[in-house]
Amino acid sequence: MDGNDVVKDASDGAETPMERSPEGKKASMKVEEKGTRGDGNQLLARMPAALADLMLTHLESVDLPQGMIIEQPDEAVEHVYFPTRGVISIVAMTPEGGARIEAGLVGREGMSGSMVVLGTDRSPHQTTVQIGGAGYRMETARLQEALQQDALRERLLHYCHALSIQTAHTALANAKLKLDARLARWLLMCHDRIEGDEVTLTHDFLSTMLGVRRAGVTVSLHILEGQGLVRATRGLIRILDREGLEEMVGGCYGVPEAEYARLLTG
Amino acid sequence: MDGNDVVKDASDGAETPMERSPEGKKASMKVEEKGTRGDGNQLLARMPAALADLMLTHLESVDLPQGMIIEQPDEAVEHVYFPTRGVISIVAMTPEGGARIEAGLVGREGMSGSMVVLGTDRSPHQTTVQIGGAGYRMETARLQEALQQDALRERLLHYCHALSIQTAHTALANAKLKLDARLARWLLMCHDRIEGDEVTLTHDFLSTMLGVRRAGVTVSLHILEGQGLVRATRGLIRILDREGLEEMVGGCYGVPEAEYARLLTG
DNA sequence: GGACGTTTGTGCGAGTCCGCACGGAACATT
DNA sequence: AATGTTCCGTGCGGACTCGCACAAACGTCC
Repeated sequence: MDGNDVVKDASDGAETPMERSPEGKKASMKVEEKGTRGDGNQLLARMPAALADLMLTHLESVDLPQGMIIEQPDEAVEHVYFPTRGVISIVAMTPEGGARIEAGLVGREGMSGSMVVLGTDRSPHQTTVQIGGAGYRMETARLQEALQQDALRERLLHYCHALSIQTAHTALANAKLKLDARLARWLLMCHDRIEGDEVTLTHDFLSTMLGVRRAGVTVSLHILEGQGLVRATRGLIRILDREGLEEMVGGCYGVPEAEYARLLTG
Repeated sequence: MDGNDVVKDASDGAETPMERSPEGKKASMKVEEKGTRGDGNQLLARMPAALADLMLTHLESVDLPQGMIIEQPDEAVEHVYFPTRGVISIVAMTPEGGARIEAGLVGREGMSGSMVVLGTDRSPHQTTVQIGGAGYRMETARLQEALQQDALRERLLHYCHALSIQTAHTALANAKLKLDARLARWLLMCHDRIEGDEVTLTHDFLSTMLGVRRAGVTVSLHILEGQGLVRATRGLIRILDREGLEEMVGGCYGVPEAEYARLLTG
């Protein structure tokens, strides 16, 4: 790999100030596309130069094809991934795999392998690439060494915190929201993590993430379409009206995003 | 407070080996009541003596009355709590508080204030005492200092990991289980954290935790009673058949408990 | 251009849970 | 003993989602 890429990523304009309107209005993680696309991983960006150097020694540029399995339940992870494009999905499941549900969504604002930051090399979750893209990866052992650096550890721990808030609000959404709203919430979270307004996923895939019937997703998408919030065609969903979606989700979107912004987009 | 209590707690037999039968069968966090009750907080116990000394300097014995609010959303926490009896509940909520749901359950196996371990002093969640008890508390700043100690930090980070798994599986349960089973799961998790087999809570309280109607809890409890799994009277639920409850929950109980055991009951 | 696999659209009966509402039972207070 | 409060049991119509099943649209590969 070319180390300079990383240096650039870590020092250049991966500025993605979370919009957070002053008076408690909904937060959005959506990257503002100012001129060029906001490239680079946001955890790696905004790091002290010394740290960036340390990291770049061990980072390796990789492709993240859709469907790739990044972590298997209860197996030691060999690498942690810092996406720059695409979306990764953390899936909680029963041991037999009978029930599965998405517990976390990770894009270029985050990383896979948070359990390494928390001091262990495995978890009962499965992690897969939901939307293909690319990023950097690092051997688990190298990260464990790098975590000796206080500044890095603090930043990644903050991310773990934000991720756990996200999971908690997924639990909240799963319990309290109708399917339409849950779908809207998922689309918003996904939209925050991609470039452009198009999500390339089938209803079937979505139904697994949300833990519902495929047909249910189809119907709910029609409802969103009926309100002019999205436009869905075969294997592709285009977000038309973010604010309309946020309104539909009510207070169940925005809290984890605001927490991320508070700690990691300072 | 009497420091010796802590030393004893940290060194005596708070041995609570998680039962985890070999061939992937369900794990249980239920403390084995060998002779005397297993007192003390399990995070504080099993610590190197030097660390226990460090901690005991700053720990203060406190009462945890039911209903006490330990943390408010987005407010700096002043103390973190290590229960020795009773159960604490971490509640995820919308900013306006319109929707609330339990995202984490903490007993003497854990602590409140996990966000401090993750490097921040506040979170958007609310934390309350669900079942009255007692424990120790420590000023946030003291914990922040103590976290410089690698051994302590590692142990508490492991706990944060286990807690996040618990939250993820709550999300799973909320999405996939019927009310009966969710109730059974909650009772199991609560049973793991109390002494004896009696939970003293009203249906109303339970309905908030599960995010459902109070009447729904009443009916579901009757179903559990009908199967001889519990016995409910005014304000009190007695667990009669743990294994029956586990069977009812299916694979949705046990994973977080096994992860806790793997990392913290070694 | 025909065959096949994937993806999406639609329908129907059944089960679950909700919101609302009321009656009764247990407990506390005076 | 009387009163008030909390807690529990029950009922009913409606909304939502499920499981199942089938048909249509689209894309791909020969």
